Amino acid sequence: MPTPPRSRKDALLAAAKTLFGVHGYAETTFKKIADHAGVALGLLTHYFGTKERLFLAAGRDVLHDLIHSIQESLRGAPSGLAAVQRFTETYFQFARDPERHFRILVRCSPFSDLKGTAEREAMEKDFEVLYSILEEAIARGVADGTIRPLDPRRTSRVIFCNLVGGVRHVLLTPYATPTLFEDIVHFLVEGITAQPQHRRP
Amino acid sequence: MPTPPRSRKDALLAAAKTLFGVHGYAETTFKKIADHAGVALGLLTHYFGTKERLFLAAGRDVLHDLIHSIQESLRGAPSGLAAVQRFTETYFQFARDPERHFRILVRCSPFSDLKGTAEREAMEKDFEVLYSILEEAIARGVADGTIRPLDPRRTSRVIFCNLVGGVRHVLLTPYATPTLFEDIVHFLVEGITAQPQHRRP
Amino acid sequence: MPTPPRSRKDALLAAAKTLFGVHGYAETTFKKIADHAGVALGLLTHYFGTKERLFLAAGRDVLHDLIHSIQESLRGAPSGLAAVQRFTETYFQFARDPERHFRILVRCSPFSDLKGTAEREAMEKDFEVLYSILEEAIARGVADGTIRPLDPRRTSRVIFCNLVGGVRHVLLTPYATPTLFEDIVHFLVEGITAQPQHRRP
Amino acid sequence: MPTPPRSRKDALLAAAKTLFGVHGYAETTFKKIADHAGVALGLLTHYFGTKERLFLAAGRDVLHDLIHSIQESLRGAPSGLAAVQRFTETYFQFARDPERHFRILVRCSPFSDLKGTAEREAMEKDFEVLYSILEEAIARGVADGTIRPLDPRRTSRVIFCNLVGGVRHVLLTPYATPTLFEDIVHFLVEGITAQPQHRRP
DNA sequence: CATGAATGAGAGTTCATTCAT
DNA sequence: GATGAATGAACTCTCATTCAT
Repeated sequence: MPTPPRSRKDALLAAAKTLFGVHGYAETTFKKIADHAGVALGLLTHYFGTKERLFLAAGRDVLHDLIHSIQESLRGAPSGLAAVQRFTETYFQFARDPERHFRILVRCSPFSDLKGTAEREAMEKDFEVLYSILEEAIARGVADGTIRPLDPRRTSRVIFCNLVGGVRHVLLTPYATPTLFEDIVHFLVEGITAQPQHRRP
Repeated sequence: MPTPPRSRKDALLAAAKTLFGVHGYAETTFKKIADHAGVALGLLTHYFGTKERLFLAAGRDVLHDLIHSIQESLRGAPSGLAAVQRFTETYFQFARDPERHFRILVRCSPFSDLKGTAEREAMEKDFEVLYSILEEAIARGVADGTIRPLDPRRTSRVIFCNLVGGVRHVLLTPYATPTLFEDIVHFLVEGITAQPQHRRP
Repeated sequence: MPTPPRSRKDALLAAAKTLFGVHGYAETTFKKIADHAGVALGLLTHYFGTKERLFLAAGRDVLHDLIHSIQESLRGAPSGLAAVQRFTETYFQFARDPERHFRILVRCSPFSDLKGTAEREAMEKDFEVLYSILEEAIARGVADGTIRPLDPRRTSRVIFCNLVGGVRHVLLTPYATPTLFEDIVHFLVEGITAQPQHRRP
Repeated sequence: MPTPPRSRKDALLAAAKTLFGVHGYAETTFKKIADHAGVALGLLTHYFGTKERLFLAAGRDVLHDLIHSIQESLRGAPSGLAAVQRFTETYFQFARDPERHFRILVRCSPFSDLKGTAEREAMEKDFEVLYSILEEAIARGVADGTIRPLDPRRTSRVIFCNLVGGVRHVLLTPYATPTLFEDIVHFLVEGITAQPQHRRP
């Protein structure tokens, strides 16, 4: 259970994560965030500067949590294939938990449109860490023989497309089936496993 | 080759597709659209009502084009598997073509936040057509033996996650590999094919 | 008698001249101007863009009126000396007339701090016209023998200092004597006249 | 050479003089002043109360320095005319020296708009001292025969207009000639001297 | 049909001032 | 005395929408 926000800065960041995630960037106003946090309007600028920077701070915070969760989850994985499976499962688990505020990462259009090059690049670097973790897990699996001889870089992107599409379906659309996350994990694992026993006689 | 816009209404719709797709919903103003179309500002309200309805009209127009393209492409497919492959290929091909304005479908947050229930439902119905086409192609493939005995509904969602994740990576992020679309098609086809010859000795 | 403002744009410009002149740049808000003009707030941006551009438009308008008044006044001056005298008298007369809104030219600090280089330069060019008119009148007086052989450029600046100091004293301070304008004109004319008769026996 | 600021109060006052002078009243914020002085924000209110009072304190400080400098300069003047000349020269010299922070006196609009009557009157009294010094020098010159029989009060105002216009031209506009200060002094001295020898044959 | 001037609510942001520490 | 987090009113500017022409 996360500890309740101590400082007003934390309260603002938490409110920002929630509201940006639920209503998107444009529909979330400073007033709504301050009211939701029960804190004065001016503190937003005081602590975070502009709206874009606040959005970025909130997004990066969640992203760092996600990276940390995945790293924890991968620790002690017995094989590359298991690592990949843990990666996808942890990703979806994280996305499901409302207290993790994953939705803000889904509302990502301001990331792409970000004016300040420096901040945009920082965000991109953070995301690249995530891609690298997955890529390395695949490479490990190829090396240890649990994963088919696939190109780790290209395969990591394909897998990430599944993750991105999955969370968008579940969080934003009415088209997701109840088992979508499990189906995707199963589909991915089956698709990369070295020797799919179940197809053998 | 699309014919050039004839009426001012068409010009406005075309400008809306372009600008919404490139700059997103919030950053695109009536003034910019009217200027881009070289047409009087007041005509936007006159023809389309509110901004949300304009966005919806533009989005649905593109969606109808996409559905039509896919239907054309699937006509005469020799098997269910081939139909699924054509579906994914046409989808990506459509997404790549700037003149098709696919990007507006990617900027979809206003769809989810749409106030008017009636219009939101209309849009949802349109999308469901797309899901159904894919679902039926899978069912056909399962029936004709070209596709493994998968659940058509659940599989269609998994495949769609790949498509959604693919176009977002290519159109919005710097993380896409050059071969991403082809890799996804290959991964999907391989993952659903009934008798994966290449894994047999 | 100036005709009453016809369009709302004119009403806004008139209100801007008055309020900027009376209360200065920083103390004059869009709301005050719009209220004073009895017109919607948004029209200010619609017609003039930013506050700085509005201030500039108001200032340049007054400056052009001043230049025009002085040019009218100088037409048919019998000598260079008379031209200089008319210049100073017209300048002060203009400054005295509340309907001329001269005070906005006195509140000139935003001119110096102007961000947009292009507009700042335009304003500077306008002022240079005024300096040139005075300079040429002096040169003419030196040529026709009514003015002492002074350097026209340097003398024009000295005279302008008298004008600037004069209007600031009268319009902004409690230190002006009732006859200040006349005293300055007298002092200037006497100081540049070729043969100061009154000092002769 | 002015001694470096000892106390934090002095540091704040020095920073205020600099920033108000360079950027004007409205553009200078408490935060900028505190940062420039390397001192806590809250001390500004603690020592000076409101922004207006701080501006006034800074302005009066400079004004007192100016008055003192002029009084020093006039001590031992051999004649009224010489006293007037020293007055103008010292005034311009003071205005030229960046360490004297004369520019804050030029940014005087808050003086005129000052809300607190008491403080406004105090400032006015300070300025009146300056006017009186000049007035008395003129009266002395008229009495000792070095200055023409001019009205001291009215003449002092005319001379002050020259000073005010001069410093504004040099400090705020691009129109000042390189010799403007000298030209003004020359013009003034010549204009009030009792027997302008050089015009006699 | 066509135009764009007109409206005003609401946005992000600034900043003097307060006050608990 | 010294600090800077906290406040919120007020600012400039934006923009969907209306409507007289």
